[in-house]
Amino acid sequence: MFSQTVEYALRAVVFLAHRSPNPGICEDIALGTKVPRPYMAKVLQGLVKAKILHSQRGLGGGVTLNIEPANLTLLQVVNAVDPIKRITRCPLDLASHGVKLCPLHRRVDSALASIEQAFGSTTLAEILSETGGSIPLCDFSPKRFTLNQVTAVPPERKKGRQSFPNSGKD
Amino acid sequence: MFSQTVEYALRAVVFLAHRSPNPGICEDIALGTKVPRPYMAKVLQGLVKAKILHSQRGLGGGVTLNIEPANLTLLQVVNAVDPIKRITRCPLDLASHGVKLCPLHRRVDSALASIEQAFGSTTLAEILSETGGSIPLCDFSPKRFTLNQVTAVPPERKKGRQSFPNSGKD
DNA sequence: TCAATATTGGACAAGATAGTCTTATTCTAG
DNA sequence: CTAGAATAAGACTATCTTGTCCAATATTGA
Repeated sequence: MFSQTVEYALRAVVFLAHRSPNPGICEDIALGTKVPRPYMAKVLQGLVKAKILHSQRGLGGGVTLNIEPANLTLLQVVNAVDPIKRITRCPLDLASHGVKLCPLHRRVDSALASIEQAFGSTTLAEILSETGGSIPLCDFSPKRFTLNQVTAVPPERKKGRQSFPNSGKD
Repeated sequence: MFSQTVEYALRAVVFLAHRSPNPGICEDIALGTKVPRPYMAKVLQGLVKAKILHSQRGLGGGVTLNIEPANLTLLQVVNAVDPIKRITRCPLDLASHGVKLCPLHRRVDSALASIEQAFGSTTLAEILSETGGSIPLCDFSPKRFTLNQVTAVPPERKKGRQSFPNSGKD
């Protein structure tokens, strides 16, 4: 029903939110979410293009959330990689139906609306706070913090990308 | 979001329900629902295999609903051609999650549940009765009744497939 | 400036879905 | 029994999604 890309994007965003505002590198994210690395890179690119994430190249770089978890809904993530297309016109292009949907497509669109509702009403922050004993995705230890550094917080970025430039929708 | 196959299957079933209990031939259904004929044939086959429809070969044959419109929900049709797969186990197979879903997948599954709810609560009969001025799909005139016969009801089938053998779910 | 790190982007392969076509098979009518 | 009508079934093509790989580019730190 939902594409792999959507599933992977959601995992990545939750993973990132969990470490927010620390950046995550593709390899860690892929490992932590059990997604093939090369494919995760592609999914991440899509999220960067949609302004959900911010990417920083070079040493010490990685991707970070571009929106505060409290202001980022699952729907925004879903729409960024695989938009939910509501039905606004008769798919059969019947003149007699005009802009009014027939009973069938009214129901289909209503199902679509309920998905929007379900995803739109949940923020990343809620997901994080709701860990009933189990961390959202996994308890895997990322490469950077175990192998390279032991500090919980990485050294301050020079360019100061530590805060969230966008506080809400784009 | 929903596959073409699902969309086409729903159109076909509504089309058939609208003429129920008269049989419809593939060509008419394809024309009336604006679906490529050969592909409609394949979709119809799937619905027959799922016992939603009954097919009758030979002269005067065609496909008919196998379930009364009042007892047939959109969900049954959707599940017949492209089943909604609810999430019952952690897709990452994390031991720490066990059978309990993490907050993310709880939400995704809940979105899936809302689709089931939306489609499961509507019967074909409701769709038909809800024609607010516009016939569910179209006002196309089928080949059989315009070219071959003018009678509203086709001649009785010898084998007597006029009634609905299954009154509800399979 | 040099080297290491990490994203970017494009080419490429495999698999699933969508759509087409042709040949059987089944049934009715005469 | 035969001819015609209609579905059944399978092979086949095309397109989209998923997944892989590699070279190019950007950034940091020394």
